[in-house]
Amino acid sequence: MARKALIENDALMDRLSATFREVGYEAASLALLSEASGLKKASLYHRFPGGKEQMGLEVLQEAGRWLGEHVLTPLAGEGTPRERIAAMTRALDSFYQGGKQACLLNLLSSPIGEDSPFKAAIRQMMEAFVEALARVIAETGCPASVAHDRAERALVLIQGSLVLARGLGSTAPFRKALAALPDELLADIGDRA
Amino acid sequence: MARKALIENDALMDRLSATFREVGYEAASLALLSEASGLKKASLYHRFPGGKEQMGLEVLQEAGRWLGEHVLTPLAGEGTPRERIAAMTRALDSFYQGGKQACLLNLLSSPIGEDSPFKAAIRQMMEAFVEALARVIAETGCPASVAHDRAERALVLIQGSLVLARGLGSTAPFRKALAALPDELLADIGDRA
DNA sequence: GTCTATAGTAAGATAGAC
DNA sequence: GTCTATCTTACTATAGAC
Repeated sequence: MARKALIENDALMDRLSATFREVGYEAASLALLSEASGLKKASLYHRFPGGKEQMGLEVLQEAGRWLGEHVLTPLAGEGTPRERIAAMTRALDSFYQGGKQACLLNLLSSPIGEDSPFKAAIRQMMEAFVEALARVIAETGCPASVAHDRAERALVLIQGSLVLARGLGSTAPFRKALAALPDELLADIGDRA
Repeated sequence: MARKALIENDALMDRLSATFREVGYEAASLALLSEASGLKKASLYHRFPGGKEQMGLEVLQEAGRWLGEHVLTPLAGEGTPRERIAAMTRALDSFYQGGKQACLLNLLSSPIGEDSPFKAAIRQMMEAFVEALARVIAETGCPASVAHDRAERALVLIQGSLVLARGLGSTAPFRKALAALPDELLADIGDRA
């Protein structure tokens, strides 16, 4: 490369992601994204020729990779279901900064029926999460449909608690929801877990 | 009045509310709000001198009144707890159009720590809902803290299921969450409910 | 109360120098 | 790869006729 990048790619994606998650996609103006990243608008366009939409997509893909590495893979890995689910809640706690940071899957989503550039990615990530979690729960011996419902419910609780955290101005709902997750997902299973 | 209004106030608020809930506050441009209401931009400013912010506030207040009349008051009214909670789910099903419409409390909310013009109203509505629901649950004999946690959990489930409905492009999560609410809120209470 | 017309600003996006 | 400067468009908001 001819000249050195002022900001490493990972750090850049982090800043952009944080901005989207703080103010939402529409409110994340290029001026704001520029300020957050330390790069001028033209520099952002050099890195993302597709503009803001490309930034949103890449940030989403980056989040997908993070989810895969820190949540989905551990869920499919070693240890008892309870251990793997505990690892998941630790990862999510860090990802959402204890409830202070919102979720891209909420802030980049679009109305039912209409299609946005992010729709497919959001849906994929939600489904992948539910599927991975359902597999762990199913290992404890409960029917696949029950496992799926519980996994979906976990995602509902995470997203909903983040909404309440924002609305109430307190991270308590998220922290409570996360703390209750393991017992809830593995309820009525006894020592099989 | 000198000239007749082209649209009744209730209908106007409905259209504005629907637009905010569909695309979010930031993406709801005056052009979009004008198209949705059938009023030109200047006419909207005549009705809302404070511009979009005033529209958002009044739409939120209107939603607060609806919540009071169709949810909070019935929750505090006649009938068994189970009957009142069933009435609540029916009202919410209609309010969110079976999961097709998002929630203002999510789409108008702002990051934790920062204050928006809507913050106080959103928080008040969330707290009022939780409190009213907690009172009903407490009637069945469970401790106040348990009742409060369950009520807050109900709001988490509603909000979270609406997020999933958007993300997955299906109203199923919302409908499932709503259908499961009564039994969930009144679990382990037996015939006291 | 609604409108057309327009001001003023901020948005997304590009061109071209270094 | 980053920048300054600029373009075009869309936005919020206002003025004033009817």
